Amino acid sequence: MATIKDVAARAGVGLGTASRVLSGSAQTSPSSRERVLAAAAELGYVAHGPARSLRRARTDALGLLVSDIRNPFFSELAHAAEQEARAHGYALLLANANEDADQADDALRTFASQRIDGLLLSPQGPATPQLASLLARAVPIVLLNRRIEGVDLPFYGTDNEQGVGLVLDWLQERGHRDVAYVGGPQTMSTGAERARAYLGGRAAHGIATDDALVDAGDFTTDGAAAAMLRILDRGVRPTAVFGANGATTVGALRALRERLGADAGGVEVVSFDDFDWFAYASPAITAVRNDAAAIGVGAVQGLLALLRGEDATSQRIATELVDRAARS
Amino acid sequence: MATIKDVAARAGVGLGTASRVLSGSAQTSPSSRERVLAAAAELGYVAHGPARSLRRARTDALGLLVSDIRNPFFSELAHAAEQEARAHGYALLLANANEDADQADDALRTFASQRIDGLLLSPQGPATPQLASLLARAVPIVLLNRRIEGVDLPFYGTDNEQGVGLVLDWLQERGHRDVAYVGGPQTMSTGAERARAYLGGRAAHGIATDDALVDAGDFTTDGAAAAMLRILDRGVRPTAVFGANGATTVGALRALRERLGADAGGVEVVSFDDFDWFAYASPAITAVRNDAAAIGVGAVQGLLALLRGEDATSQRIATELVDRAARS
DNA sequence: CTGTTAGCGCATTCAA
DNA sequence: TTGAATGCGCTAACAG
Repeated sequence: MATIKDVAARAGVGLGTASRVLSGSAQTSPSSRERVLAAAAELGYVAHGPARSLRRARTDALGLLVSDIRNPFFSELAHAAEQEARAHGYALLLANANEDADQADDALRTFASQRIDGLLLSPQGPATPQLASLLARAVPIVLLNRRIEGVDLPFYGTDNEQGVGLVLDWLQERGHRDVAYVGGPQTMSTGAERARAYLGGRAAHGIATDDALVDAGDFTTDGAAAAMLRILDRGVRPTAVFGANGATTVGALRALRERLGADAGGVEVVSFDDFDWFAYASPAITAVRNDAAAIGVGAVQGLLALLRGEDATSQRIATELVDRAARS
Repeated sequence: MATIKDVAARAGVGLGTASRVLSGSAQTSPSSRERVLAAAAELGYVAHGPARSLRRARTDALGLLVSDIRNPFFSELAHAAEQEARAHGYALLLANANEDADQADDALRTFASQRIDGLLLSPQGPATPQLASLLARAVPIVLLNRRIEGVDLPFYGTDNEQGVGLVLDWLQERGHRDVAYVGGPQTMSTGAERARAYLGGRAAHGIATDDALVDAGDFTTDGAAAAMLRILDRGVRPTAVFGANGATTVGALRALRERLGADAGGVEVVSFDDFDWFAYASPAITAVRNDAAAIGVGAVQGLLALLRGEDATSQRIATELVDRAARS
């Protein structure tokens, strides 16, 4: 494997000159520049990242820790983040935490050892030891989608309040009064924020504030299906159901179809989080779409700002309502 | 930032002993072992990956290059691969090629510079310069899902022939004769293999071999929708449609619904590639499910075998049919 | 079992 | 502008 030493020898210049040319750090004469480049090309020279990292104390690598890349929100975010990172010369290390603090810590340990320059983190819950350690080492970190209590870091995520507002308006416009709400865990900032916005906004939108219509799962399909069944078992018969995230809506839909048939008994379904296939679902699902790509790009840009020593401003990305209500 | 030197000093041992303890490479006395570990813990020591990589000439990092992580097949595969890699002490570098040779090469260049120990590659087409370069440097590589012409590398992917066989059996059992086939590009091994298996198996399964029923898109939703419309425009009226991959089926479904109404005029749809939501689609979609997780795990295991100097055996992972046909 | 030494490949410093 | 020397943090070889 050709090293920079080989390149320098072949080009007939000193090691320093070769380095300066190849890393473009300082002025070099056109002649030596040309010869070094030629030699590098001939030898198929590729800079040794780890050696460079050791010397420069930076790796040009960012870490991305999500709960589960299979979640379309995260895969879309990861795609955008990777593109943006690579456009700026950064590689992306990926890890899945699977909503498990131990796995998250394991991944963070690996990231720390690999000496990533910065971290994009979708928090699983409260701060873990490894996260504290990274914080202590002043590794630049930005938060995705969820906040961490007691930790003040730049945040890039969905504007939950605005999104819920869109749903409330839509429900009102459609004339719904008895609306079931299947929420998520209050321990997650997303779950808490959406619940607060929805519950608080019902009255002003002509929606019943009956507690029997409200239940919560754990942001998984199964948990949400169970919550939906609990609501139906209370004997209430909503005309619309609002699922607080994508998986929750799917679970609610499954329960509705099981109980009320393939058309969900005419109940309208609206979701926070949109999946492409909602257009083809039966019944079709209206949804608030959060812009995962914009969040990913914004987060990387914020992280890069941090790396430059500037400060990053949190961003709440607005959502968009995709109205798929059947109209006669 | 504490280095191993600090740890050694604090523990009152030599540098070598500290290294031996922390990397577990050789025998050390219980007493020094204990003191080194204690010192490391007190100092919050984290091994410097790049320095270690420089010395050991390996990085404990694998590269994963896919066309698009947003594709559920790849995100599931990536999830499984990352878990498997991490279980074996490897980090995973992710890159998206977006079906673009330049982006693929760019990503491979980054991987090469980062000196990944091995590569999981979903090829975009023919071998590119950077791939040739990696091949020349003898970087262990395994192929995902698609083959590359003229390059013999361990392959981990779906058993297309078996999967198509499942679909043919299902079509026959359901009594379909006029079946439309929306395929993919012949230039991709997946597209070519599925087409060959299907077209060749029709006669034996009592399916019409009329060319008017066959068309192909480019494995995107839009391309497939256009192909489906072309078929319908020929005046044929199939009783079932077979989409050669997930996106293709979605496109075909979209076209069917546009032309024939929300129930697709009673046409049954069957797909190579299953999405969870197919159960909720209207009409419900029967599908052959390829086990992306098994492919990801198998590929990582194969790559690890290569890294150990053993050889890896290609695997064709069998698919499973998920029958969602409406039965009276 | 252990301490010391050398050197992985590179960017940067210091003289020239 | 350049060459030579230095050291980033670590592991492996070598002597003890």
